[in-house]
Amino acid sequence: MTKLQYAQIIVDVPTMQTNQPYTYIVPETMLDTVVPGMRVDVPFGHRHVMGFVVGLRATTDVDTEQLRSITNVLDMTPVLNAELLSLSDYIADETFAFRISVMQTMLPNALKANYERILKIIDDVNDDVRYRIFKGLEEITYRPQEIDPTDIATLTKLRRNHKIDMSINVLNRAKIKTQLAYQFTDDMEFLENDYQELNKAAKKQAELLKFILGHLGEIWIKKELQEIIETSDSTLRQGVNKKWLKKIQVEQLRDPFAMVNMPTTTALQLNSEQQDALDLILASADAGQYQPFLLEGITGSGKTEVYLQAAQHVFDQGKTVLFLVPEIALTPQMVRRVKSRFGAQTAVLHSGLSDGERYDEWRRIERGDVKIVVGARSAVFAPLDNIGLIIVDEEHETTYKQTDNPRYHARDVALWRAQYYQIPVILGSATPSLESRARAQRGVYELLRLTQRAGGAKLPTVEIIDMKETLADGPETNFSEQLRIKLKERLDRGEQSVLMLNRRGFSSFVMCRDCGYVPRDPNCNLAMTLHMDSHTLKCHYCGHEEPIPKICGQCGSNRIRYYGTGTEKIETELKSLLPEARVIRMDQDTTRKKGSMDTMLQKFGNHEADILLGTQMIAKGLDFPDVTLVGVLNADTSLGLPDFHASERTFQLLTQVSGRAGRAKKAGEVLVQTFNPQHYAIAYAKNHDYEGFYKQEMAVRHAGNYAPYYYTVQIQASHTEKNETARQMIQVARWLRSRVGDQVIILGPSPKPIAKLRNRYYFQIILKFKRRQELDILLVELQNRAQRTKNGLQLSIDREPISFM
DNA sequence: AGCACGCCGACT
DNA sequence: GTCGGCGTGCTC
Repeated sequence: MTKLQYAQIIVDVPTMQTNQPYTYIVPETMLDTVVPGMRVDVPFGHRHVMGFVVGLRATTDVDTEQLRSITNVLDMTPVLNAELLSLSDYIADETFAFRISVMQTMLPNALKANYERILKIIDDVNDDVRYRIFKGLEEITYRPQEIDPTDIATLTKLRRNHKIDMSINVLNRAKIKTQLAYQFTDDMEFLENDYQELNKAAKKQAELLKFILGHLGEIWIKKELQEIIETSDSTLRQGVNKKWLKKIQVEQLRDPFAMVNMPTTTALQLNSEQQDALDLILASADAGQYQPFLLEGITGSGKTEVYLQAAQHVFDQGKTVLFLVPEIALTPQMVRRVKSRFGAQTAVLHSGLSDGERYDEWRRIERGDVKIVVGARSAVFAPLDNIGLIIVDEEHETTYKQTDNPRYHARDVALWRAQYYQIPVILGSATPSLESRARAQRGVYELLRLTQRAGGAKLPTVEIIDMKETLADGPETNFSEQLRIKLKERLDRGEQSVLMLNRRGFSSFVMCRDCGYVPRDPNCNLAMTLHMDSHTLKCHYCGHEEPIPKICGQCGSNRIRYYGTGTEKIETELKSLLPEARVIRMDQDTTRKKGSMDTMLQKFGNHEADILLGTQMIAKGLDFPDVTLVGVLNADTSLGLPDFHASERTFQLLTQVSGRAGRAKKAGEVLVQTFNPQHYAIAYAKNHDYEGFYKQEMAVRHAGNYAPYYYTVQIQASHTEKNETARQMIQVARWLRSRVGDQVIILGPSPKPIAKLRNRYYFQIILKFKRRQELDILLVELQNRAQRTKNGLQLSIDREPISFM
């Protein structure tokens, strides 16, 4: 057989020009060890970098003169298996990202390379350099942050004159924690022989020997061994000398979940809807088919139980499960349920893990010690093989989309992996994304609906309060009379309330306080964003700009103004309205500290407060039986999002937060304060009518040429000079227009609302189109051109952006 | 990314 | 003359 002596390697240099495999010679000594998916240390130019082996070849087209050899192998086993390597390729293409960045993203931080720079004196240098900078040593590690800038200049000069040399070492950060253990020999004859000859006085040694005879060839951790047979260190040393056993280091896992004895639970009885859904999922699992299911179930309909029983079935087939949740911190109850059902075979990947702990969990998964992985977005790359089922809970959540490079969507990655393994995927939600629901309509996904609440609990009644009326005859307030009365009622009855201040889309816009009118731009019919710097309203899609109106375009009122309030202000107002109420305020400020959110929720759960006031972070997953009132202070802000998702986000938020009321026996009530009581997103939310909302919203999207009827791509660029950004983006738009037909809608360029950030000016172009392929080719070309022409423009492309701000 | 190469203005 | 500014291009 011809030896595969050439390795294709992706190097750790994230640029467009190096975004391709380089060929290296695999040295004779490594021929048996180097495997695709391993990290290696390779010379690249005048330094050393880390790289990933992505393939092995017997021949190469590259001029053999140019070829260099792999210096070092950094892993014993591949860190990326064939599946994940191929997935990295797909994601790189899909997100216009560098392959190396994707591979880094897929792995725990501990596997990122660290580079160590070594400075070495190779010729005469003066005493100041030799003794002060090099401290009398021949070589030192170079840490630019710790060295005076003038010294850096000196060193640079010395280097240029070849007085000193700098080399770069690739360091492997992944440190495996080990502990001392002993491996017993399995040579029974030898041991028995020694036993006979043992001095009668050596009681301890005899005891040890007997134990070893009972456990031939086994590995025992020193601490555990000493707990069972009380041997001293010196007895063990004797044993090692006599070759009965030998010292070894075994891997020790840092266990962040030394589990506080979790009660185990068993499967619950399913109702007929749940059973039907489960049966269909299991049928496709048994058939070994790729099949996405959209599980559309109202809040409290028992989606989780369906997930858990489907998972159990897959375990019984000897396969593993990947379970994605929007955010671990916001779904503690869900995680607890999984853990209490599946115990120690669960791995939970959450943001609170240190790099070391995350790496340990990653290895536990990779070694196959884990059957189910629960985690947020990045957990979609869990190194499970033999996956039998993937669950994406709350599939509509935008946290599944990464907002920086690589801008992957965990839901799409989940679908890709499911296709690879030919298995079912469950996308669960009470309010599916329009995109997913539409796919179910077209039969791409199979739609499963759960319409009844478990235990026969009733959905809460939702009442819409028209804030225009509240404000018509009183001072400006954030609390309608109805809400004040209901809050007082709960207080008197000793029940709890949740108040949500909707900060989604808090970016400023203007709204008429008399009729609820929000100025929209004439081209896109989207809410325009307020720019205080230029005193204008702008549309972020097409760049349309107009002065801030003095009077309302709809009713002529002069009470049209900036809209928005903070939680602190609300808290103050609440305290003056209900001085006796104990209030917990939860927002970005008060939950920034790790664990503070847990503490607050615990306090609320223990009835140490009457009212929980928070931003939309309180809308998810919380389940408090004594909460009988949910108040939404301002439903409108998310309607004012400068984004075609505005109605969808509003409907989802209202539905989700309503689900917080009346989770148990007590009936729940929801009050929604709004200036737009007639808006369909609010009206359908009131009636808990997802399907109704879906139909109307689809019509709106169709009329406006938006997703899911059209693909959307955002091209974002920045430059240090404002005019230069604008000028170049106009060129980009012109270039695109010249290359595509008129079926492609090109909007912009328009300045971003936060036009200046870190001394750069941002502009964006939005593309809407129906045929992906031709656009993809253009977009790749655009990115290449942007990189090649060194003009200071930084350009990035975002497919299906979740925000246009 | 990092670094060399190379072409221009201002200095020991 | 040469030192050093940074525009351009390459790394298997």
